[in-house]
Amino acid sequence: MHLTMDTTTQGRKQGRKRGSRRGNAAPTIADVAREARCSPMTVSRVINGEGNVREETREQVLEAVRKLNYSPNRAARSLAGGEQLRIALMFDNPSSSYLSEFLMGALEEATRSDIHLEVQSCENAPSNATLVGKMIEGGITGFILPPPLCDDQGVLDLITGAGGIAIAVGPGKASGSNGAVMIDEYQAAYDMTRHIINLGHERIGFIIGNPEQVASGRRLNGYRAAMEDAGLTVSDRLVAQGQFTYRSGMVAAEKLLAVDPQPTAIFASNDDMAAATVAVAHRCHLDVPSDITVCGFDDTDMANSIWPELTTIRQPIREMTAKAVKMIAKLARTQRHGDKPGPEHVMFPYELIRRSSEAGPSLAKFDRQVDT
Amino acid sequence: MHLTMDTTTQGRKQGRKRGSRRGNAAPTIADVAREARCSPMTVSRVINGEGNVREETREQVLEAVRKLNYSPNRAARSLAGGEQLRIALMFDNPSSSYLSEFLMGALEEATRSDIHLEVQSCENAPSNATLVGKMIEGGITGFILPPPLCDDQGVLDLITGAGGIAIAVGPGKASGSNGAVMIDEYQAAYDMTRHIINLGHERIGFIIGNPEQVASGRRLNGYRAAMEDAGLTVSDRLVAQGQFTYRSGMVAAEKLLAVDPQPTAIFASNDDMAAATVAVAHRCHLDVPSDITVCGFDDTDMANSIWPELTTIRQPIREMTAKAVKMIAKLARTQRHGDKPGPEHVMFPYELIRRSSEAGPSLAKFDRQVDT
DNA sequence: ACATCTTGTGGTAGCGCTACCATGATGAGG
DNA sequence: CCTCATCATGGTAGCGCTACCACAAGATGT
Repeated sequence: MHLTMDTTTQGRKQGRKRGSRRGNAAPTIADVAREARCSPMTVSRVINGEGNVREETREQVLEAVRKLNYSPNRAARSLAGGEQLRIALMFDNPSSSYLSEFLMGALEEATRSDIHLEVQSCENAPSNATLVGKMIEGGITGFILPPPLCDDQGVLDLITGAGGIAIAVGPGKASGSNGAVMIDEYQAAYDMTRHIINLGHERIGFIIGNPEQVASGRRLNGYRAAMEDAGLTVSDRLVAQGQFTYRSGMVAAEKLLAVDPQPTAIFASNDDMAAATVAVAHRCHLDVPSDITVCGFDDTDMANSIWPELTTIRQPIREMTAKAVKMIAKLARTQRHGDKPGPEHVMFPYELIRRSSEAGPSLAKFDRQVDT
Repeated sequence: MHLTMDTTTQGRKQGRKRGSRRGNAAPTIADVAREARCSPMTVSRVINGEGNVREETREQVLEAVRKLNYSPNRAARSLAGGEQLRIALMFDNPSSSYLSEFLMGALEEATRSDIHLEVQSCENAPSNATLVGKMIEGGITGFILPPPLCDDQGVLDLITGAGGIAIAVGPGKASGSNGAVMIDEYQAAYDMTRHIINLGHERIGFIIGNPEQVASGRRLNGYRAAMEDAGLTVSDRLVAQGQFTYRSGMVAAEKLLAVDPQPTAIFASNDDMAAATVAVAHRCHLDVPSDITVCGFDDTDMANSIWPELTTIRQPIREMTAKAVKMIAKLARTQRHGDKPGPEHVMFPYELIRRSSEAGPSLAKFDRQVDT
């Protein structure tokens, strides 16, 4: 015993060696406590937004935090706090341009909050049910689901049913049981259609997305409504079914361009199909945009890597994903404290990006139209 | 003194409260030590690959680790180890399909090793020098540089000069001063050219990539060598300059297709330019692949999202990036121990992916050739 | 022969934080 | 006036790991 105590004392005297390696030792919770004239515990409470702290004290602590530019050490926090928050990003068929934005957003927020991110592909899983079950057992707290998984109510229910937290990113429609971050697909499609109409077009073709994704229907409805509001009739022949793939876009575009009189603009439900439409138009010796305007949706990489670059709708995917991570973190914390708040649905702003695939209808077209 | 000991004992008795929340308490280093009949310290040494451990002891520890399925707690590690390893991914003009693979690889490895990843764009920085300087001051230990940054010897020297660790991913040529993970660009281009020759083609056009990237030259050389080795002459008219962009690929393809006799195959230095070539060919009413074979390089998203899907060269970007992260982690550790090992260069295998943009030269083409 | 390295190992403190109790101080109820 | 809750705060012990020494045992130098 005596021996033990002696060495202890020795250790105390040495101490503080590693911290001094860096010139600017990062402030710790103790530094803040000293500055705010209270105990580290109180600081911890303030930082973690717990109750039972006098308003005055809270102010002092926050003041000290600001002054010292303190930020909590994540490693220490998760070490002391028991388990680490783990979030899985589940993919079904990742479009890589979507994915990279998605990952950037998640990554940024996750590293900021010291959350362990896991990337999980569903592609070769026997069934989503067993996969999700195993993951929750394995300690995953939250799931982030991009399209098309975000529309799969079965998966969503599975997760929440098993005690997990699910956030859908970009679903067509918000579900009541889980959180979601999304844009107003209907309104975005409406705006794009309206934009094309404003350019002077009247025969505007539309290529529908994969019918299994809820967003496809909403985009179609937006197009329909804008056309009708402008007093333009929506001929069935001007609406072609696609699947969100390039290939399906080619087929749909061929169908639309065979219609007589030809549409002077085509609005595809995503960029891949819009790119395919451009390719088909070119093969028919139609110039884009002088002969035909082509617009897309999503603003993926495809939109500005082809030529002409596509006018399209941009979603703030990065911000949306970051928000999703934040939401899970918050929910997990409140859940751990016993509360059970309802799901949050956050709507993000979209943006109509004008590029070089759009123009007013050409005179030549008008002439041809008159001829017919 | 006695008091201290008493409370300690009390603490011990209570202990293990949080751990028990999860049914399967994760094994700690102490558990392993007990199993291996040695001290936690020795276990730590074995796990971190330090020297001064008897071979026999090491075996025992590893055995125990395996048996208990132990994996070190990252939070504890970084808390105890002083500073956290921080790695920056620097981008200049990220092609998103490349990026997503890149991020996935880095992310996986980083979360596995509890490394803090930071994504840093150079696009709107005043100068790379000041940016890098600030980042190293800010505590970034390692930098991962994808193309085109990986070829910028200035940036590389800047980082190593300031005491940082730089790993180039996919540079054209390995630099002596820093680590690199790469594929054999020359050999890959050689193989692809050889592959096209084996299909029966003789007039094979080539589109060069951005001349500022070293890889462009190596790919060109691979093409040249394969042509010459096959006894085919490389006409200057069959080689067009591109910039790695879709747009530049269109211009180059137009130039190549104007050559008489027309090439029966075009090998573009990346997929974007290959996609552009397909588009131009279609506009000229050439079918791909029956009239003309088009091959790309990189196997980005573009390669299999257009139609026909491109035959291309696939780099294991994900594995390469993961390796880069590992290399930095290892270097940082040895550096911290005072050693200064030389830079490591790892060559990864590439793969020639055959898709539907390739075929033997058509008879029609042969006829036309005979006519001339 | 003894001083001085080297090697393999163990002991302990403490990284920065939070969970859990203990403690005063206040107010409510008997 | 004395309980007994309720609040605001402090004290302390770890979370799991590594840095740093201590130390025994053998190898080496003079």
